[in-house]
Amino acid sequence: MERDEVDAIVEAWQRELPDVDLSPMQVLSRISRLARHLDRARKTAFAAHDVEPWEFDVLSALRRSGEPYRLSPGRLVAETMVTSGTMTNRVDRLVHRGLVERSADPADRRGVLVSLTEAGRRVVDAALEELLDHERAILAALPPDEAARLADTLRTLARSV
Amino acid sequence: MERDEVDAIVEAWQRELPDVDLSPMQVLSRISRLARHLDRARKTAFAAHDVEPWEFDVLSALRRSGEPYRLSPGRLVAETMVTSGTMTNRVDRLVHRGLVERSADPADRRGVLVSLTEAGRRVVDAALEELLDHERAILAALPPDEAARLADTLRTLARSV
DNA sequence: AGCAACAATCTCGACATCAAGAATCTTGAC
DNA sequence: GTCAAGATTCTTGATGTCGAGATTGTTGCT
Repeated sequence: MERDEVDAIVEAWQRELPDVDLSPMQVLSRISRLARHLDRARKTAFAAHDVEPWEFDVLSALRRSGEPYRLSPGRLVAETMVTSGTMTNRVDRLVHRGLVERSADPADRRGVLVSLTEAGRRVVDAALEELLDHERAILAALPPDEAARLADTLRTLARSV
Repeated sequence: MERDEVDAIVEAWQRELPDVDLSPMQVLSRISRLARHLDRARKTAFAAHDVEPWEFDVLSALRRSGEPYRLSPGRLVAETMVTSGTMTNRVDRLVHRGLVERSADPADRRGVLVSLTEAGRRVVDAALEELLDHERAILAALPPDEAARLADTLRTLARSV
């Protein structure tokens, strides 16, 4: 098994702190660093369709919610793990690009509903396909049963955080 | 096995796009979301020692490089995956807090060397211990052999990105 | 009805990051 | 030795995020 960035980091720490158990880093630092690399790959994949990752996050939450592709800002906040201030800003910019629309919630006058436009739907579908193609290429490094096992282990870990 | 956030997302997509293979998400979305949760946990762990995650990133690169705890900005950029402009700003703020010092590189007049102060060393050592404690608690959800296997699989994946 | 607690969204200022380019210095080819 | 190409660090302006609080509306209690 070939060494990677994290092996080098852990070895360096071990040299400095021989008595400390650094094994958690082997898993958790690797997840963090991998995620950063995946962010970059995602950005590259989306660039082909002129979409920013933050745009995809919002559009995809709307898209997978199904017809009529309409959610409240609060719901979008929950789906995308950002704050409400950020979501206001994101929706503003997506409206400006014509990918979503804002409308009043008929059932709650405090409320707003954000819905995908036809252009937004086209963009998000194309971007998703591109993303999945790139992701499949990355995962080709793993035999299918190992990928499935990895998913299971990560699920267990996710519930522990 | 209990469902998590990602299972819900993949199910939603499957409802919308029954013919698309979404299995890559089971691994890669889970890694990304897990990483975001880990970032928050890290932030909480460091708060006890009045350290921000970005501060720890820089201080720990210096610390694990060993005596005399001194690296160039360029080297710090490579270790921490940020741009040079970001590193200039980070070092400025760490100097201001008294955790690192800047000095001229005697061998290259373009160059600068950043070194840990005694205060910086105390802070980073305490923060590391706290971080590892938290990380061990998270990983307690996994049997040791499964954690080791996870680390191996992630290493393979990292080389594929 | 009136009021207090709660909820949903937006506003605003501070902050950290990035990308591109400027300023300075080094190196190697001639 | 000179000069062009490259390396190193810093500067600057734009961007996106967060956190706290303001605004507006709802709900339940009396």
